[in-house]
Amino acid sequence: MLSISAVERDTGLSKDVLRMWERRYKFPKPLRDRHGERIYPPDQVTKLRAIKRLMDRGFRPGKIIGLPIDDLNSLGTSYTAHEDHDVEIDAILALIRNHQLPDFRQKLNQLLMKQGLQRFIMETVAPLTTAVGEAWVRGDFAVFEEHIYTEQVQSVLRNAIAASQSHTKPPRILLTSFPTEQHNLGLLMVEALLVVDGATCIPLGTETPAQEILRAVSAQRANVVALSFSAAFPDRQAASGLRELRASLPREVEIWAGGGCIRRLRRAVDGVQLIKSLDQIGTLVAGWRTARGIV
Amino acid sequence: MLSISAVERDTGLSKDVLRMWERRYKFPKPLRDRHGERIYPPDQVTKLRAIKRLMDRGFRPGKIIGLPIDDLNSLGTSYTAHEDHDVEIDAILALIRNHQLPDFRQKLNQLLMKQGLQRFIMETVAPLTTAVGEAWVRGDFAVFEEHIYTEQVQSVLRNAIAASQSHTKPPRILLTSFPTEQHNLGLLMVEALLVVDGATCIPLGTETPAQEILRAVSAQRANVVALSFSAAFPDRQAASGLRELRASLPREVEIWAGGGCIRRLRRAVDGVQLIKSLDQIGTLVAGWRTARGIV
DNA sequence: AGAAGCAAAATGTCCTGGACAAAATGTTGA
DNA sequence: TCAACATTTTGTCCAGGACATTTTGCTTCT
Repeated sequence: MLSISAVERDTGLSKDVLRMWERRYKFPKPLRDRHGERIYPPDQVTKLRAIKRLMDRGFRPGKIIGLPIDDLNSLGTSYTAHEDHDVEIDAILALIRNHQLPDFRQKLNQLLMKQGLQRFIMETVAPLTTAVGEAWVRGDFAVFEEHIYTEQVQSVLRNAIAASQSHTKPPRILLTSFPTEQHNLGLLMVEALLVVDGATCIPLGTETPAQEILRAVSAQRANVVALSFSAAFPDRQAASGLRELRASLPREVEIWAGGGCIRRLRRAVDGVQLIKSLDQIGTLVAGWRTARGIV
Repeated sequence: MLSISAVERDTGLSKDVLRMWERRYKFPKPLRDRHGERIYPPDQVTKLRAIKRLMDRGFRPGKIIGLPIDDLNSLGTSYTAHEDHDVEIDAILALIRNHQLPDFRQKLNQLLMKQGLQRFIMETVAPLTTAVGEAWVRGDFAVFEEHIYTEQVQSVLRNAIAASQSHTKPPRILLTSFPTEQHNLGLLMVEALLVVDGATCIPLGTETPAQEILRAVSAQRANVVALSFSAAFPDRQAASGLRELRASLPREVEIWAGGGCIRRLRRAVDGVQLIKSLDQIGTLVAGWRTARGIV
């Protein structure tokens, strides 16, 4: 049984939205504790998570909020049933689910060696992370299992990055996310891809306030600010945050924005490069260099 | 000029708190746009940030909200005047302050090689992290500089950990923190020290709910749960959280708790090992093993 | 003096229900 | 086909009241 703020944390739906849905759609329908405050039973929270997940892919709440949980899940899976249902990916997921930690770590390192860092990111880490997110929403993955996954992948990626960054050239790229955006893996994947291209990365970790980004750009003489947004990040906050940042940053500093949230943005943001696929990163770096006559 | 949600993002103060302060303390006093919605001038946002920073350090809003911005800043600086200046530490801090990122990274690696992982943690990373925290409170360190510091140290530590964990023995130790406790470096330092002692670490990252800790313990067959608390964590929450966890965890699973918050706890918590200094970790591991006749 | 218990003050979170801004969708006309 | 406009859907903001929780200050007991 969770309080409204716990549900906000757990689902990413703001308190205002939770109350508004209750008013408009009659769901969720939390019980009340003895002080009249909302308390949400676990099954309703699960359904809320499923709804949020579908909304992150473009479904609209009014259309799906009335459906039973099973329909929501099948909607999610049918929607994502990629033609390339990778056997390899499933096998790796099973390692975590069966709690074979050393095997999992070894498998990751083995794939890294076999594929090289770039393909490892594109073909293994990215789809694996998506799969973990989906399994988590369906309830097939426990929170702690997702934590373990994140830690292990983080470890492998950070090692690979450190090993690859011997020689760096321009552009100098500042990597971070806006406040409330805590997902680190996306940032690490981008950093790895950039390091492969020989760019100079200045990772700031997650959740840097806009003003601090400005200060960091000038202190570190960055040429580019790269921002990561998970699918759970609210579109509007992303768009308005990017516009504000663009307005206050010198014109010659580029802004690159990527991640699940960006992928579903319809309209472009003026003066901001929206990255809809990890493929683009190499092209962007190359483009930046040729535009300035740098080899 | 920022909207209320932009200010929430930038300062970390919730909308409810912003409105409540306006009602109670007459600050902030945002203007209104033509729709009657609050818009905050930059100087008020700056002051809000200063207040938030002092609150994180233990000041209470009612006492400081009326002060002019200059007083707030000097309050921050006067609060921590330290004496025991380690020359080496200061020199390293200067590298970050002067934005010499490659030099800083190199210095860390050099010290790691010279001192070995264990002494590197105890004599370099721990005091450095404390110094950074203090400089940040004084305002001598920008938020983004602290972010850069954290990222770099994290990178070095994770590499060292990965390199050291070739073969591991019992005990199996689960590493994490309670929800709202986001500081990762403490956890990493502990993991590094444990790896040096050959223990098997299962890092869960930060912010694992109590129930998930239970599930993780049983899934991973952990012998010990190690929890980290930064100095900013409220004492009571720590104590009550530890008691609850102790009550719901099997007796044979030990709980070890450490960090700034634990260091100032007066009373012991029944059945919980309080770690007041990083020195103790080696002893604890050795003690666990001898008690069970493991070499 | 120090600890423990308790009352008062300070502070944050939650509530309701109305208003309306912003985005998405549908419709019409060129 | 596209653009302009109307309509519907959805989310955010507002006000001001209530009260839970935490901190502080006071009193009493050891």
